[in-house]
Amino acid sequence: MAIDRRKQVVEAAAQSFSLFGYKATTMDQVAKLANVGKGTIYTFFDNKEELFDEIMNSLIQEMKRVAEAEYDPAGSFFDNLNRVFGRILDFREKHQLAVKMAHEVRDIGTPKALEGLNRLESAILSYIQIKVQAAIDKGELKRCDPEVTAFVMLKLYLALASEWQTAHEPLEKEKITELFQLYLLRGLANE
Amino acid sequence: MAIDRRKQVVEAAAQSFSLFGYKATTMDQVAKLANVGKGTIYTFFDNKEELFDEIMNSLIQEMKRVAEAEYDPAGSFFDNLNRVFGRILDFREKHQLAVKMAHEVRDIGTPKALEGLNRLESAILSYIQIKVQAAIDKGELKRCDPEVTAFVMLKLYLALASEWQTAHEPLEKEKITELFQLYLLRGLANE
DNA sequence: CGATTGACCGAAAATGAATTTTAGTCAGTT
DNA sequence: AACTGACTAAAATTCATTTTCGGTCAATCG
Repeated sequence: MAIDRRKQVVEAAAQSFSLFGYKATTMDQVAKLANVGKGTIYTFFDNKEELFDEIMNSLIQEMKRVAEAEYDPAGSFFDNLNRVFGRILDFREKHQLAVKMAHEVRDIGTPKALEGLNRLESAILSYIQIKVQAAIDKGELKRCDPEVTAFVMLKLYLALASEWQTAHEPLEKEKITELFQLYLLRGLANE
Repeated sequence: MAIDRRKQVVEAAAQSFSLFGYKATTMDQVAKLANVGKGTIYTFFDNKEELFDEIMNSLIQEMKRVAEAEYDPAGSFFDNLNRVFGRILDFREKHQLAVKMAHEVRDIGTPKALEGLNRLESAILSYIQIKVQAAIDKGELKRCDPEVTAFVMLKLYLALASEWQTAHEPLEKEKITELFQLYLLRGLANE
């Protein structure tokens, strides 16, 4: 059987982007890692950006699968939301590529790495938005703009799960779930 | 009457920091603007950082006064919160120094400018925290950690009032008030 | 004599020319 | 026809030189 050079290239590139980031990954390096002439890469991808986009897309797809696996159509919206959010955050923290991109943006502000993370965030947002819409239709949630609501949910989750840590002890996962429930679901007003 | 050289220095510095930012403000420039020898500045302030800190402190004080002026002890927590938040955001947007610091952090990441903005945010947070505690004591709000709650309120407000704009049409002030009320006060759950 | 000044200093930053690295090409090899 | 890697133009990096800037202090002023 003929060896699949495209796959070799994609795997080598994924490894290198995860390990060294966007900027520090060179096409020569990818070619060497993939045991392939550099020209071969350019028969599959027009340029470095397209190669990176393909790899970002797989990451997003994988994340969707991970989230979807956690989703229980019979369960309540907030149960699902909490489990799926937990999964997504774990995933983001664990997945080398996502971690590396975040560091690269913070440290040297590579525009392409920023764009990649934005694509990731957009994908998460539209995923949540669909689930919010479904919950509204089922009558589990009050009527509201699903886009703004998804946005607020993500921001709140990120605020509690990551921004809070920059100046305080991290909140435990159960604590986050509880706060999320209090603030967004039940509301703060007495009576 | 003897001219108040300290005041001259502080005013010149405030103007220069607001106009050019922290990094681009030189002590020679401040001296010239203040019509004062450079050495004179150093009789009042040990170094550039302390001069900047004094000016940041005035900004924070001024902001507190502005907020407090809007606060009505007889009114409800959320009415006050919305009015005060509106004021604070207006203030932040309008006040040249705050605007310039934010740009400087974004564009060149001047550490001292970042620290200044963080001080501003801390001041806002502790202000809100006090009001939250008061509202809990009055029974207007459910029991909750006032620190986390203040943090969540600020993040939610910033998300709606500024982050949303980066990818969408800005939300009108009344819309923001309404969303804030829906998400945090009443909650999203149906029954 | 105390308040004020600006020439001066070392450290840090800006500059830019020389050097190296890198994305992308294409003539040649398999 | 598929693949390669030496090659090129452009971009990034290096580094020696110059400039700028925060801070000092002996001289000056009122």
